Amino acid sequence: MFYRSHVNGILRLKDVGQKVTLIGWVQRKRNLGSLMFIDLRDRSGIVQLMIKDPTKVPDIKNEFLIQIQGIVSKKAVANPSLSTGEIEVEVTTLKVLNESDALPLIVDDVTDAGEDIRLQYRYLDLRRRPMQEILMTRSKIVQAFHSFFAKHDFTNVETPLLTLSTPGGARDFLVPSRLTPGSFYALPQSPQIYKQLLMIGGFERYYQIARCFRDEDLRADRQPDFTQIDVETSFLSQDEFLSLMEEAIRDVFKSVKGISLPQPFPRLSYETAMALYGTDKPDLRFDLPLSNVPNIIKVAYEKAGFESAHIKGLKLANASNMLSRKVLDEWVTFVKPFGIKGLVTFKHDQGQLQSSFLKFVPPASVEELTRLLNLKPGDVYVVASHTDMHVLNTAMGILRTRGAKLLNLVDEKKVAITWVTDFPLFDTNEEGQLVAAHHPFTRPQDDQLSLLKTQPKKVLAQAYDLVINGYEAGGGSMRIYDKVIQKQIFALLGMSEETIQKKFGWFIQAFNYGTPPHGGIAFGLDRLTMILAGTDNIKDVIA
RNA sequence: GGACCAGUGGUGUAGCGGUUAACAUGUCUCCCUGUCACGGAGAAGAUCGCGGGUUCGAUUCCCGUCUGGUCCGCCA
Repeated sequence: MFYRSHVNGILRLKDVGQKVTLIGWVQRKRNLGSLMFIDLRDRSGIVQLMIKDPTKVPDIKNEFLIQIQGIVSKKAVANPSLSTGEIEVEVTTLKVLNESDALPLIVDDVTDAGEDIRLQYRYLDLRRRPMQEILMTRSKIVQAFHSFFAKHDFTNVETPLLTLSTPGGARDFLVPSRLTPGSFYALPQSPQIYKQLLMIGGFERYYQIARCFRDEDLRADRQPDFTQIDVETSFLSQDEFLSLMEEAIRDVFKSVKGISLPQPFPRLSYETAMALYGTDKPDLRFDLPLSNVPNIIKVAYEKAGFESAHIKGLKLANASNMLSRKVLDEWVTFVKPFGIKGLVTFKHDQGQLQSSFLKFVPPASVEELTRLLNLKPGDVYVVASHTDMHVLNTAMGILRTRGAKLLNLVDEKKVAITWVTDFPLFDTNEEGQLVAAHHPFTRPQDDQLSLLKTQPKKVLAQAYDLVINGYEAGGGSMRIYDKVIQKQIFALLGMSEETIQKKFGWFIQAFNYGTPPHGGIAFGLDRLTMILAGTDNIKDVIA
């Protein structure tokens, strides 16, 4: 059967007079009595059909699949919102190929349905242009990565999905084994160990579009089943590797959306990121840094009997109109779960500093405080404190984001990209035991090896995250390839020789056979797609 | 594991002690020759998520429960 001569979206003025056969879904019909228009949609776009005598064609409803023959003709008045808007197709014959029931959602650029209905009828949701564009964007991203890796001599290798559980990290998804009842395969949280084995196996440059599984709760930007662009190389220093990966990301943004990213990407140390933005994945589309408070405030906190171990401030310029009592109450409620007892606010209003907290500040110091805070009329300074620096940072970091949204400081068109580097090698858990901040195979920075024995908490790692618009879009590290250092790390992590052998023995053994220096990264394909498609919901970028 | 929010015609919302349960959109019927979110007239369509309680009376208040969402924990 002959289905069509053209796709709908490519017809233009130059085609006027052509006889065409088209196929598509009825997006909308406008029946004017003895004249009817139909918007006919296929993947390529929409073209308007014109039917001179609607009584001569079968009954048509939305989302019917129809095939028509007709003549392309010029429209008297063009529709500029349509790429085919200068022409229409005058229908000579019309055939219904398949009917549709009444629809549970509007199939159009903007739909009326909520998320659960869209997911229940995903096939209808996917007919909508924004959804098609998102998945095409995702496909283009993957293609851009493939061509970058091909150009740079990477080998695409597939690693197992039914694997041995490796300790640490997220909860594993488990698959029962048929041949060994009572035993289970784990689905990989990432191909981490496999890609390191590939380096030991001499591949030098590996990548994979890798499906990963983590049995943890969802978030708006987190799905238990997700895709990583997984990369590992040998014989590259961290700087060499990062600049190669920058090139990949620049290629992707350029070829997918025509966006030029800076060269090189800015870098921010973990320490600076935490101090200025309270998070290791700051949204840098706006600045709005956190600040240390003047000592006068610290003294006043002590006087007021407030927690004063760690205090931070956030200056919101021109915010007094937006920061109503109600919004501030919301903020107070919001920081409560973090253990922050209240927010102290200072406003500059009617020529002077105003705050209910000023009663704890000696009158003689008010003027100095006013000068130190340097608030202009309308500015607001929000202060909070906590015993734990990290908790305070987290809460203030989130308030920073809220403040930026409230004050409309976020430029949605901007792409703010940065490497966050110099992560600590270790965290400390509740029992005071050192735990790997990234994973136990992360290489310490070369000049800090001696600190491992004396002050391990201070040791920085050759680890890095790629942060785009406040999303962790990728993360990785250089790996340890020296088995003496590896043993030292395991010991610091409190693992006995026996535990090491039991948990990683088969992997560690590979390090006895000429392991090359190596390291890698994994980019989150879903998050990259979210950023490039401009959505904040991960479900939008997954079919 | 915890907190919060939401479940009302097909869809999206309003109503929050007594309503003929409202509006928009969709659906159906009729009219319409230049629409492009076509327009006009009319109609149908809802045991207000489920169970219990309070009350003379519950969609509305309370308790429980289920479902969905957001966040905290968690995500080396």
